[in-house]
Amino acid sequence: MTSVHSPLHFLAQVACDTVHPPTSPPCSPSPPPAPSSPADSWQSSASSMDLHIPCTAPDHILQPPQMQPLRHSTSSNSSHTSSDVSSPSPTRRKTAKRHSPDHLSQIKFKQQMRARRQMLMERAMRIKSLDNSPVNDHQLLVLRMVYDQITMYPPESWMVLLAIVIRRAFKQVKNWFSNERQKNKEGRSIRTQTKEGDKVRLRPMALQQWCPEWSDAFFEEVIMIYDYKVLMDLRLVSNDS
DNA sequence: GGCCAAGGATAAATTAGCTA
DNA sequence: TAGCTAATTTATCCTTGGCC
Repeated sequence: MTSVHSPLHFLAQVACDTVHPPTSPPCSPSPPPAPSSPADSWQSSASSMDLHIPCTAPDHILQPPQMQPLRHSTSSNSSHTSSDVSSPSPTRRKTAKRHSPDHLSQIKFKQQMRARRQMLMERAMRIKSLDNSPVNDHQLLVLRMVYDQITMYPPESWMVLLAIVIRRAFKQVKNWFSNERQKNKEGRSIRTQTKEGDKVRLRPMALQQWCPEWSDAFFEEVIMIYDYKVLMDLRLVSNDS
């Protein structure tokens, strides 16, 4: 099952260059950027690949988040709200520390990330696919590439992205990885952290050869480009036969 | 800092559905 | 009917947060 993913190193480099513009060293750790627009990055990646990619992303491709003020979440790890940064309450103003611009931008980045992930999760949850429906060739190739070459343990945010890109229910994507780990435990993983601070276990190849610091944006670039390539390959195969 | 409970993540086992 | 895959259930381990 390696025939189709051999060019992934190239694909990852394209994505890496997109996420980390050439002005800075590719994939080198840098201050957290504002989440890039997936639609924009789709176009920039496409132009780098010299492929006939439509100027506008397909409608299932992720849209930039609408930055609404966050509501107080019930989740324990989302204690910050937009009001924490921009307009501290009068009672807190006395004790509020003066944050450095870097710190403020990091807080803002985390807020945007949470809002974006929430939006993506809602989007993924709207995907309906038949219960017990087997993965099709296209979905299987993308899932297997991620499993074999990136990670056996994708964090929730990555599974959400995968679900949206391959148009399969989030729960089914989650189940697929669970079942795949039962069937195929080969290969080792390296524990690391994403740019967003998530603890992940990545394939050594993904970490050492492609990009030393993965992020949601980088993962999204990789699977979108690979997804497109798989679609093109499958279309060629069907035309030949 | 140590203890403990709660919740999450994961593996293992199991069931259900489909197909040759 | 056997084999495969998707989905569910259960048990275990680990992390996190609260309390002292």
